[in-house]
Amino acid sequence: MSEAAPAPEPKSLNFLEEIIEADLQSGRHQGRVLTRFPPEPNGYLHIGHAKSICLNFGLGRKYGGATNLRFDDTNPTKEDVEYVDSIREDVRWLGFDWAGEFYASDYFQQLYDYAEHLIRAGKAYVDDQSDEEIKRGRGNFYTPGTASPWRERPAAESLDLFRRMKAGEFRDGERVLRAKIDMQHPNMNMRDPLMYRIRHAEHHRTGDAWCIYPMYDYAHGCSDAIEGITHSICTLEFEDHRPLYDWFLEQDVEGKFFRKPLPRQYEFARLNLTHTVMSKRRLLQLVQERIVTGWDDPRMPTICGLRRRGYTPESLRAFAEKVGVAKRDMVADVALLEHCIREDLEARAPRRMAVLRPLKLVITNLSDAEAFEVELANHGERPELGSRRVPFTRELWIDRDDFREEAPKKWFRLAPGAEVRLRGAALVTCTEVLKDASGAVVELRGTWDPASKGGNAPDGRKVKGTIHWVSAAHALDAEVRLYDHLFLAEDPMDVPEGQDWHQGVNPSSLEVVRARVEPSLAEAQAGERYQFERTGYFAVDLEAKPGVLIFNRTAGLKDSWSKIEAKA
RNA sequence: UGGGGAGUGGUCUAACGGUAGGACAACGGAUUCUGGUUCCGUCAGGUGAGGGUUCGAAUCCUUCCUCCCCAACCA
Repeated sequence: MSEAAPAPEPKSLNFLEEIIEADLQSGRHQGRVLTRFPPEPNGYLHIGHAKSICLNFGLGRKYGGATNLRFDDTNPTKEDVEYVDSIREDVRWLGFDWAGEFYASDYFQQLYDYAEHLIRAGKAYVDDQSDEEIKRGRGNFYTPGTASPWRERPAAESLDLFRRMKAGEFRDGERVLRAKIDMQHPNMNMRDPLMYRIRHAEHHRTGDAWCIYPMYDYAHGCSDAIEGITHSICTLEFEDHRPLYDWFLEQDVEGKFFRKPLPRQYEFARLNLTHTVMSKRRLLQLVQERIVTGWDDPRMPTICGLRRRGYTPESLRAFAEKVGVAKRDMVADVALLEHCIREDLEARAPRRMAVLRPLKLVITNLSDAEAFEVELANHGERPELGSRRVPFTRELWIDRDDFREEAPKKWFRLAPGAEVRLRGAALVTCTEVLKDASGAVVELRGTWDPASKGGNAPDGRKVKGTIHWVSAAHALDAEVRLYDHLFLAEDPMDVPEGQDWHQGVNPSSLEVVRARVEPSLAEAQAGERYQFERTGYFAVDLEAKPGVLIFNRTAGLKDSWSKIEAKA
């Protein structure tokens, strides 16, 4: 033991880690930790799922255990293989590997067998009531439920009926299998919940092998137990399903179906993000109503949307780590997410120059013959990332945002008579402003100081402003998609009386500009990420192809000038 | 009129009876050929409220308040 080493930071544990460590201490699961990520394959994963994925896989990894990917496919009418493929891809992209890939449907036979066992034990019965009657019989929060007339029917009769349900003798909705628990239970979930319903529907994996399908509450806990899951982690809304989760497993009194110790369910607060919606239903509406272009629209909080936007798996994992895990309802600030991607890309994204809103600047005292190339580092602080050569010529594009006809206070950029540095190239003074008939600025003229070639003034004069530029003759056209929050309000659901959340959509959540970018970007490949100096981080969109450059703004750089100006 | 949860700075999150800490945001300042980055600094008079126990309470007890979830043959 080295006593010289400083005491290791006692990294605090979240409540789940505390539970697991306590279980490890007590040897409850013989030192095993097995978690699972259990998506229903009925939609695309979003950043809330990413939190759950990082949590479950993170815990498995941290404690030397593992994590299963289990598709909760108990409802054939809503699920599809299309989704299982995308879910697999997203989990893998996030950087996780699952120990086993399972499906609740893998256990249909075992689930069925256990159901028969429960019927024989008098713990379940076939109910012939309609869904309306069942609903009525369940009572409500304030009044206890009443027993179904079929509740006390002999086990043999239920068994026969259940088998005939399985055999396909009845129509959808004609009968159900119910757990016999307690119709007066204060927890509605315990008032004889449904275990099976009839659905003559094609299942994406089992085809037409089954026409009865188990309900979530029955299937989920049993699946956990079958796989030997130790810690079954879900979100808060399942908290009052826990007694039912336990009930189903505890009915296996002789331990013939599940190995002990049984898994336990724990609940944490789901992720919410400011300026966006997260529910599958609302996300689907955004897609269907064409408010966004699809599930992978870069404005969507879906994993595929964030990926297309340019987010890295590392940044999403860092985000999940930073928001933490607890039991109080939470809304994370999207600024934290943006911080995470900036932090990641600041370190790794090669730098480039791109003029988003081009304005011509002609250097009147630079002849074509005097044009030159400058060598620019791909990353100021990381020389190992190399450099590239950029042509500097008489006619340049600069950003309109970098010119002001009337310079406000503290304005370091271009203005009539002002001198700025063109990054890495030269010092230039604006000498003339050309306008069209309407008075709009259409071109700038200026002169350069040949002694400043490379960007530094030989006399040591200070030039505070540095702007980016692109040689007009060499510039490449690019479509640049400037994304912003999808919703203006922090909480899109907090709308004034008489309005609905659709009206809160940010009308400028997407602005498309025709940009001019430096020639080194010619071969940019879909998925690559760059920092466009002074503007932001951009990723090449998946629709880009040779000769067609499309960039998505992942996140803007922090902009302290806009703050200075806002205050003035 | 039921049941289940939760309340710590603008936002997340720690503190497990012993000086309320961190991150993000915000705000100053230094450095800078990105108004970026980096660095340094400021920012809670107190943990929903009241009462109690204790030498000492965010942590224990108690009363109250507020918020969230639950009455699909969805998950």
